[in-house]
Amino acid sequence: MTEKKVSARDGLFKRDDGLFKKSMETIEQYCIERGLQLTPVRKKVFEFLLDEPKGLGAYKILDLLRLSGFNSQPPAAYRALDFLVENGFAHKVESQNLFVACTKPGSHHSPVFMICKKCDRVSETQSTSLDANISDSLRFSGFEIEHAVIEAEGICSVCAGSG
Amino acid sequence: MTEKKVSARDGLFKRDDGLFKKSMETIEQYCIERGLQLTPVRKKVFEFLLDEPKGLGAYKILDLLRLSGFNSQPPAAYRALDFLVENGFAHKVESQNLFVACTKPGSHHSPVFMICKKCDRVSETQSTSLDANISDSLRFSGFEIEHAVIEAEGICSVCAGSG
DNA sequence: TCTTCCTATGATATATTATAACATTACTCG
DNA sequence: CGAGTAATGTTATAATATATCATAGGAAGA
Repeated sequence: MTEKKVSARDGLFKRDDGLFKKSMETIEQYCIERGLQLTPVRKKVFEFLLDEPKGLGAYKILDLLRLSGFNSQPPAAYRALDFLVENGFAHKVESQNLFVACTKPGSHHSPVFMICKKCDRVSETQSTSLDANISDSLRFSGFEIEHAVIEAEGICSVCAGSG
Repeated sequence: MTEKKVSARDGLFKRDDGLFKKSMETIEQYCIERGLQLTPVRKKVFEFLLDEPKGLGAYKILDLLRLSGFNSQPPAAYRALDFLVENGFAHKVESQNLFVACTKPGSHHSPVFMICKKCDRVSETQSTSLDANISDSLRFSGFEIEHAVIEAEGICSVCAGSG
Protein backbone atom coordinates (compact mmCIF):
# COMPACT_ATOMS: atom_id res chain seq x y z
CA MET A 1 0.00 0.00 0.00
CA THR A 2 1.98 2.95 -1.25
CA GLU A 3 -0.85 5.41 -1.58
CA LYS A 4 -1.40 8.24 0.80
CA LYS A 5 -4.17 7.54 3.19
CA VAL A 6 -5.59 10.61 4.74
CA SER A 7 -6.98 12.81 2.07
CA ALA A 8 -7.41 12.55 -1.63
CA ARG A 9 -7.78 16.30 -1.63
CA ASP A 10 -4.03 16.62 -1.68
CA GLY A 11 -3.96 14.75 -4.96
CA LEU A 12 -3.61 15.91 -8.50
CA PHE A 13 -7.26 16.18 -9.33
CA LYS A 14 -8.69 17.56 -6.18
CA ARG A 15 -12.33 18.23 -6.22
CA ASP A 16 -13.68 21.72 -6.40
CA ASP A 17 -14.63 22.92 -2.93
CA GLY A 18 -17.84 24.51 -4.06
CA LEU A 19 -19.12 21.25 -5.48
CA PHE A 20 -17.99 19.37 -2.43
CA LYS A 21 -19.79 21.77 -0.13
CA LYS A 22 -22.88 21.72 -2.28
CA SER A 23 -23.09 17.94 -2.33
CA MET A 24 -22.76 17.78 1.40
CA GLU A 25 -25.41 20.43 1.92
CA THR A 26 -27.70 18.61 -0.46
CA ILE A 27 -27.64 15.41 1.47
CA GLU A 28 -27.77 17.18 4.83
CA GLN A 29 -30.92 18.90 3.69
CA TYR A 30 -32.33 15.68 2.29
CA CYS A 31 -31.73 13.87 5.57
CA ILE A 32 -33.36 16.59 7.62
CA GLU A 33 -36.43 16.51 5.42
CA ARG A 34 -36.84 12.76 5.78
CA GLY A 35 -35.72 12.35 9.34
CA LEU A 36 -32.68 10.33 8.31
CA GLN A 37 -29.79 10.36 10.75
CA LEU A 38 -26.67 11.63 9.06
CA THR A 39 -24.48 10.57 11.96
CA PRO A 40 -20.80 11.54 12.23
CA VAL A 41 -19.51 8.28 10.85
CA ARG A 42 -21.96 8.33 7.94
CA LYS A 43 -21.11 11.93 7.16
CA LYS A 44 -17.41 11.22 7.33
CA VAL A 45 -17.68 8.29 4.95
CA PHE A 46 -19.61 10.44 2.53
CA GLU A 47 -16.84 13.05 2.77
CA PHE A 48 -14.23 10.43 1.93
CA LEU A 49 -16.21 9.36 -1.10
CA LEU A 50 -16.71 12.93 -2.28
CA ASP A 51 -12.98 13.42 -2.01
CA GLU A 52 -11.91 10.40 -4.01
CA PRO A 53 -12.93 10.29 -7.65
CA LYS A 54 -11.39 6.83 -7.95
CA GLY A 55 -13.85 5.47 -5.43
CA LEU A 56 -12.89 3.71 -2.23
CA GLY A 57 -12.93 0.13 -1.04
CA ALA A 58 -14.65 -0.62 2.25
CA TYR A 59 -11.39 -1.36 4.01
CA LYS A 60 -9.76 1.79 2.71
CA ILE A 61 -12.68 3.66 4.18
CA LEU A 62 -12.14 1.80 7.41
CA ASP A 63 -8.51 2.95 7.44
CA LEU A 64 -9.59 6.51 6.81
CA LEU A 65 -12.12 6.36 9.61
CA ARG A 66 -9.45 5.18 12.00
CA LEU A 67 -7.12 7.95 10.88
CA SER A 68 -9.94 10.37 11.59
CA GLY A 69 -10.30 9.21 15.17
CA PHE A 70 -13.07 6.66 14.76
CA ASN A 71 -11.93 3.43 16.30
CA SER A 72 -13.99 1.39 13.92
CA GLN A 73 -14.32 -2.23 12.92
CA PRO A 74 -15.42 -3.52 9.49
CA PRO A 75 -19.14 -3.54 10.27
CA ALA A 76 -18.99 0.19 11.02
CA ALA A 77 -17.75 0.94 7.53
CA TYR A 78 -20.20 -1.41 5.87
CA ARG A 79 -23.11 -0.02 7.88
CA ALA A 80 -22.29 3.52 6.91
CA LEU A 81 -21.96 2.44 3.28
CA ASP A 82 -25.27 0.59 3.48
CA PHE A 83 -26.93 3.74 4.72
CA LEU A 84 -25.42 5.85 1.95
CA VAL A 85 -26.24 3.35 -0.75
CA GLU A 86 -29.78 2.71 0.46
CA ASN A 87 -30.51 6.39 0.47
CA GLY A 88 -28.95 7.05 -2.88
CA PHE A 89 -25.94 9.00 -1.61
CA ALA A 90 -23.45 6.48 -2.89
CA HIS A 91 -23.18 3.54 -5.23
CA LYS A 92 -21.23 0.35 -5.23
CA VAL A 93 -19.23 -0.33 -8.37
CA GLU A 94 -19.70 -4.07 -8.54
CA SER A 95 -16.96 -4.89 -10.99
CA GLN A 96 -14.38 -3.18 -8.76
CA ASN A 97 -15.75 -3.80 -5.27
CA LEU A 98 -15.56 -0.11 -4.67
CA PHE A 99 -17.85 2.68 -3.55
CA VAL A 100 -18.38 6.11 -5.06
CA ALA A 101 -20.33 9.18 -4.04
CA CYS A 102 -23.44 9.75 -6.03
CA THR A 103 -23.67 12.79 -8.21
CA LYS A 104 -27.41 12.94 -7.72
CA PRO A 105 -27.87 12.29 -4.02
CA GLY A 106 -31.22 11.09 -2.93
CA SER A 107 -32.59 9.92 -6.24
CA HIS A 108 -32.98 6.25 -6.89
CA HIS A 109 -31.86 6.01 -10.44
CA SER A 110 -29.97 3.73 -12.76
CA PRO A 111 -26.40 4.91 -12.89
CA VAL A 112 -23.89 4.16 -15.60
CA PHE A 113 -20.26 4.08 -14.56
CA MET A 114 -17.19 4.70 -16.63
CA ILE A 115 -14.03 3.36 -15.10
CA CYS A 116 -10.81 4.60 -16.63
CA LYS A 117 -8.10 1.96 -16.78
CA LYS A 118 -5.38 4.57 -16.88
CA CYS A 119 -6.28 7.04 -14.14
CA ASP A 120 -8.75 4.80 -12.29
CA ARG A 121 -11.26 7.59 -11.99
CA VAL A 122 -14.87 6.51 -11.86
CA SER A 123 -17.41 8.82 -13.36
CA GLU A 124 -21.13 8.45 -13.36
CA THR A 125 -23.66 9.38 -15.96
CA GLN A 126 -27.35 8.93 -15.73
CA SER A 127 -28.78 6.53 -18.19
CA THR A 128 -30.97 8.52 -20.48
CA SER A 129 -32.30 6.42 -23.29
CA LEU A 130 -30.20 3.57 -22.05
CA ASP A 131 -32.70 2.19 -19.59
CA ALA A 132 -35.29 2.17 -22.26
CA ASN A 133 -32.96 0.35 -24.59
CA ILE A 134 -32.07 -2.26 -22.07
CA SER A 135 -35.72 -2.70 -21.38
CA ASP A 136 -36.46 -3.03 -25.07
CA SER A 137 -33.73 -5.54 -25.45
CA LEU A 138 -34.85 -7.65 -22.56
CA ARG A 139 -38.56 -7.17 -23.02
CA PHE A 140 -38.41 -9.65 -25.84
CA SER A 141 -37.62 -12.23 -23.25
CA GLY A 142 -40.30 -10.93 -20.91
CA PHE A 143 -37.80 -10.01 -18.24
CA GLU A 144 -38.92 -7.31 -15.78
CA ILE A 145 -35.95 -5.24 -14.72
CA GLU A 146 -35.82 -3.94 -11.19
CA HIS A 147 -32.25 -2.80 -11.11
CA ALA A 148 -29.43 -2.65 -13.62
CA VAL A 149 -25.69 -2.64 -13.14
CA ILE A 150 -23.96 -0.91 -16.03
CA GLU A 151 -20.24 -0.41 -15.77
CA ALA A 152 -17.97 0.44 -18.67
CA GLU A 153 -14.23 0.03 -18.52
CA GLY A 154 -12.05 1.95 -20.90
CA ILE A 155 -10.13 5.17 -21.32
CA CYS A 156 -11.52 8.50 -20.25
CA SER A 157 -11.27 11.57 -22.43
CA VAL A 158 -8.56 13.17 -20.32
CA CYS A 159 -6.31 10.11 -20.55
CA ALA A 160 -7.11 9.52 -24.21
CA GLY A 161 -6.20 13.12 -24.97
CA SER A 162 -2.93 12.97 -23.09
CA GLY A 163 -1.87 9.57 -24.37
CA MET B 1 -25.50 -25.27 2.71
CA THR B 2 -28.74 -27.07 2.09
CA GLU B 3 -28.40 -27.42 -1.63
CA LYS B 4 -27.44 -30.58 -3.32
CA LYS B 5 -23.89 -30.57 -4.41
CA VAL B 6 -23.18 -33.02 -7.12
CA SER B 7 -25.31 -32.26 -10.09
CA ALA B 8 -27.76 -29.62 -11.04
CA ARG B 9 -28.95 -32.01 -13.68
CA ASP B 10 -31.12 -33.67 -11.08
CA GLY B 11 -32.93 -30.40 -10.54
CA LEU B 12 -36.19 -29.06 -11.78
CA PHE B 13 -34.92 -27.27 -14.82
CA LYS B 14 -32.35 -29.63 -16.08
CA ARG B 15 -30.65 -28.66 -19.23
CA ASP B 16 -31.42 -30.38 -22.45
CA ASP B 17 -28.79 -33.01 -23.17
CA GLY B 18 -28.54 -32.12 -26.81
CA LEU B 19 -27.67 -28.56 -26.03
CA PHE B 20 -25.22 -29.63 -23.37
CA LYS B 21 -23.47 -31.95 -25.77
CA LYS B 22 -23.42 -29.38 -28.51
CA SER B 23 -21.87 -26.73 -26.28
CA MET B 24 -19.16 -29.08 -25.15
CA GLU B 25 -18.40 -30.15 -28.69
CA THR B 26 -18.25 -26.55 -29.78
CA ILE B 27 -15.58 -25.61 -27.30
CA GLU B 28 -13.68 -28.85 -27.82
CA GLN B 29 -13.51 -28.08 -31.51
CA TYR B 30 -12.55 -24.48 -30.83
CA CYS B 31 -9.71 -25.56 -28.55
CA ILE B 32 -8.35 -28.05 -31.05
CA GLU B 33 -8.34 -25.41 -33.76
CA ARG B 34 -6.39 -22.95 -31.64
CA GLY B 35 -4.14 -25.34 -29.79
CA LEU B 36 -5.79 -24.53 -26.47
CA GLN B 37 -5.53 -27.21 -23.83
CA LEU B 38 -8.95 -28.22 -22.62
CA THR B 39 -7.53 -30.19 -19.71
CA PRO B 40 -9.68 -32.44 -17.52
CA VAL B 41 -10.13 -29.87 -14.77
CA ARG B 42 -11.03 -27.14 -17.26
CA LYS B 43 -13.47 -29.40 -19.04
CA LYS B 44 -15.03 -30.46 -15.77
CA VAL B 45 -15.54 -26.89 -14.64
CA PHE B 46 -17.16 -26.07 -17.97
CA GLU B 47 -19.48 -29.04 -17.48
CA PHE B 48 -20.48 -27.78 -14.05
CA LEU B 49 -21.29 -24.38 -15.49
CA LEU B 50 -23.28 -25.86 -18.35
CA ASP B 51 -25.26 -27.82 -15.82
CA GLU B 52 -26.17 -24.94 -13.55
CA PRO B 53 -28.31 -22.18 -15.00
CA LYS B 54 -28.03 -20.26 -11.75
CA GLY B 55 -24.29 -19.96 -12.19
CA LEU B 56 -21.73 -21.16 -9.68
CA GLY B 57 -19.41 -19.49 -7.22
CA ALA B 58 -15.74 -20.37 -7.34
CA TYR B 59 -15.89 -22.25 -4.05
CA LYS B 60 -18.95 -24.18 -5.09
CA ILE B 61 -17.00 -25.23 -8.15
CA LEU B 62 -14.14 -26.21 -5.91
CA ASP B 63 -16.51 -28.42 -3.90
CA LEU B 64 -17.79 -30.01 -7.07
CA LEU B 65 -14.27 -30.68 -8.29
CA ARG B 66 -13.47 -32.42 -5.05
CA LEU B 67 -16.62 -34.49 -5.27
CA SER B 68 -15.50 -35.47 -8.76
CA GLY B 69 -12.19 -36.78 -7.54
CA PHE B 70 -10.02 -33.73 -8.11
CA ASN B 71 -8.21 -32.98 -4.91
CA SER B 72 -8.14 -29.29 -5.65
CA GLN B 73 -7.29 -26.10 -3.83
CA PRO B 74 -8.78 -22.66 -4.57
CA PRO B 75 -6.19 -21.68 -7.19
CA ALA B 76 -7.16 -24.72 -9.26
CA ALA B 77 -10.73 -23.52 -9.52
CA TYR B 78 -9.74 -19.94 -10.25
CA ARG B 79 -7.21 -21.02 -12.87
CA ALA B 80 -9.77 -23.10 -14.69
CA LEU B 81 -12.23 -20.23 -14.52
CA ASP B 82 -9.60 -17.82 -15.80
CA PHE B 83 -9.00 -20.07 -18.76
CA LEU B 84 -12.71 -20.35 -19.53
CA VAL B 85 -13.34 -16.64 -19.15
CA GLU B 86 -10.27 -15.58 -21.15
CA ASN B 87 -11.30 -17.80 -24.01
CA GLY B 88 -14.90 -16.73 -23.96
CA PHE B 89 -16.32 -20.03 -22.66
CA ALA B 90 -17.64 -18.48 -19.48
CA HIS B 91 -18.40 -15.15 -17.91
CA LYS B 92 -18.20 -13.77 -14.44
CA VAL B 93 -21.36 -12.12 -13.18
CA GLU B 94 -19.77 -9.32 -11.21
CA SER B 95 -22.75 -8.30 -9.16
CA GLN B 96 -23.14 -11.84 -7.84
CA ASN B 97 -19.55 -13.11 -7.74
CA LEU B 98 -20.64 -16.02 -9.79
CA PHE B 99 -19.66 -17.69 -13.03
CA VAL B 100 -21.84 -18.86 -15.91
CA ALA B 101 -21.23 -20.81 -19.09
CA CYS B 102 -21.28 -18.73 -22.19
CA THR B 103 -23.99 -19.31 -24.72
CA LYS B 104 -21.66 -18.27 -27.52
CA PRO B 105 -18.40 -19.98 -26.69
CA GLY B 106 -15.33 -18.54 -28.22
CA SER B 107 -16.61 -15.12 -29.18
CA HIS B 108 -15.44 -12.11 -27.28
CA HIS B 109 -18.62 -10.13 -27.03
CA SER B 110 -20.47 -7.90 -24.68
CA PRO B 111 -22.95 -10.01 -22.80
CA VAL B 112 -26.04 -8.79 -21.02
CA PHE B 113 -27.17 -10.79 -18.03
CA MET B 114 -30.60 -11.11 -16.54
CA ILE B 115 -30.65 -12.40 -13.02
CA CYS B 116 -34.00 -13.53 -11.69
CA LYS B 117 -34.54 -12.71 -8.04
CA LYS B 118 -37.08 -15.46 -7.67
CA CYS B 119 -35.50 -18.49 -9.30
CA ASP B 120 -31.91 -17.19 -9.38
CA ARG B 121 -31.43 -18.28 -12.94
CA VAL B 122 -28.98 -16.22 -14.94
CA SER B 123 -29.64 -15.85 -18.61
CA GLU B 124 -27.52 -14.16 -21.17
CA THR B 125 -28.48 -12.16 -24.17
CA GLN B 126 -26.17 -10.58 -26.62
CA SER B 127 -26.31 -6.83 -26.69
CA THR B 128 -27.66 -5.91 -30.06
CA SER B 129 -28.24 -2.21 -30.35
CA LEU B 130 -27.30 -1.89 -26.74
CA ASP B 131 -23.58 -1.52 -27.21
CA ALA B 132 -24.18 1.19 -29.70
CA ASN B 133 -26.46 2.97 -27.29
CA ILE B 134 -24.04 2.80 -24.43
CA SER B 135 -21.41 4.11 -26.73
CA ASP B 136 -23.67 6.93 -27.83
CA SER B 137 -24.42 7.77 -24.28
CA LEU B 138 -20.80 7.82 -23.23
CA ARG B 139 -19.37 9.23 -26.40
CA PHE B 140 -20.58 12.64 -25.27
CA SER B 141 -18.04 12.42 -22.54
CA GLY B 142 -15.36 11.13 -24.88
CA PHE B 143 -15.06 7.85 -23.04
CA GLU B 144 -13.67 4.93 -25.07
CA ILE B 145 -15.27 1.70 -23.94
CA GLU B 146 -13.18 -1.45 -23.93
CA HIS B 147 -15.48 -3.65 -21.96
CA ALA B 148 -18.92 -3.29 -20.45
CA VAL B 149 -20.58 -5.05 -17.56
CA ILE B 150 -24.34 -5.09 -17.96
CA GLU B 151 -26.34 -7.04 -15.43
CA ALA B 152 -30.05 -6.66 -14.87
CA GLU B 153 -31.79 -7.94 -11.79
CA GLY B 154 -35.49 -8.57 -11.87
CA ILE B 155 -38.09 -11.20 -12.52
CA CYS B 156 -37.87 -13.59 -15.43
CA SER B 157 -40.85 -14.37 -17.60
CA VAL B 158 -41.34 -17.84 -16.15
CA CYS B 159 -41.50 -16.53 -12.59
CA ALA B 160 -43.59 -13.52 -13.56
CA GLY B 161 -46.07 -15.81 -15.30
CA SER B 162 -46.35 -18.19 -12.39
CA GLY B 163 -46.50 -15.58 -9.69
C1' DT C 1 18.44 -39.73 -25.65
C1' DC C 2 18.90 -35.92 -23.03
C1' DT C 3 17.97 -31.55 -21.53
C1' DT C 4 15.65 -27.31 -22.01
C1' DC C 5 11.64 -24.82 -22.06
C1' DC C 6 7.01 -24.04 -21.41
C1' DT C 7 2.48 -24.84 -19.67
C1' DA C 8 -0.28 -26.63 -16.33
C1' DT C 9 -0.98 -28.20 -11.79
C1' DG C 10 0.03 -28.92 -6.77
C1' DA C 11 0.47 -26.94 -2.37
C1' DT C 12 0.87 -23.54 1.21
C1' DA C 13 -0.13 -19.36 2.84
C1' DT C 14 -2.33 -15.16 3.01
C1' DA C 15 -4.93 -11.13 1.24
C1' DT C 16 -9.29 -8.99 0.47
C1' DT C 17 -14.11 -8.40 0.91
C1' DA C 18 -18.23 -9.02 3.68
C1' DT C 19 -21.46 -10.50 7.31
C1' DA C 20 -23.38 -12.92 11.66
C1' DA C 21 -24.39 -12.38 16.26
C1' DC C 22 -24.70 -10.36 20.47
C1' DA C 23 -23.61 -6.32 23.70
C1' DT C 24 -23.96 -1.52 24.64
C1' DT C 25 -25.21 3.23 24.13
C1' DA C 26 -28.22 7.02 23.48
C1' DC C 27 -32.20 9.10 22.32
C1' DT C 28 -37.37 9.49 22.16
C1' DC C 29 -41.64 9.16 23.90
C1' DG C 30 -45.14 7.82 26.98
C1' DC D 1 -38.35 6.72 35.12
C1' DG D 2 -38.71 2.83 31.90
C1' DA D 3 -39.63 0.77 27.47
C1' DG D 4 -38.68 0.82 22.79
C1' DT D 5 -35.77 1.98 18.87
C1' DA D 6 -31.92 3.05 16.02
C1' DA D 7 -27.20 3.26 15.91
C1' DT D 8 -22.83 1.75 17.22
C1' DG D 9 -19.37 -1.34 19.54
C1' DT D 10 -17.19 -5.80 19.63
C1' DT D 11 -15.83 -10.35 18.52
C1' DA D 12 -15.66 -13.76 15.47
C1' DT D 13 -15.95 -15.82 11.14
C1' DA D 14 -17.56 -16.44 6.35
C1' DA D 15 -16.80 -15.83 1.52
C1' DT D 16 -14.01 -14.47 -2.27
C1' DA D 17 -9.49 -14.19 -4.40
C1' DT D 18 -4.45 -14.17 -5.19
C1' DA D 19 0.78 -14.57 -4.34
C1' DT D 20 4.42 -17.63 -4.34
C1' DC D 21 7.17 -21.36 -4.88
C1' DA D 22 7.39 -26.39 -5.99
C1' DT D 23 6.45 -30.22 -9.16
C1' DA D 24 5.08 -32.66 -13.25
C1' DG D 25 4.85 -33.67 -18.02
C1' DG D 26 4.96 -33.00 -22.71
C1' DA D 27 7.17 -30.70 -27.02
C1' DA D 28 11.20 -29.47 -29.46
C1' DG D 29 15.86 -28.98 -30.45
C1' DA D 30 20.91 -30.49 -29.56
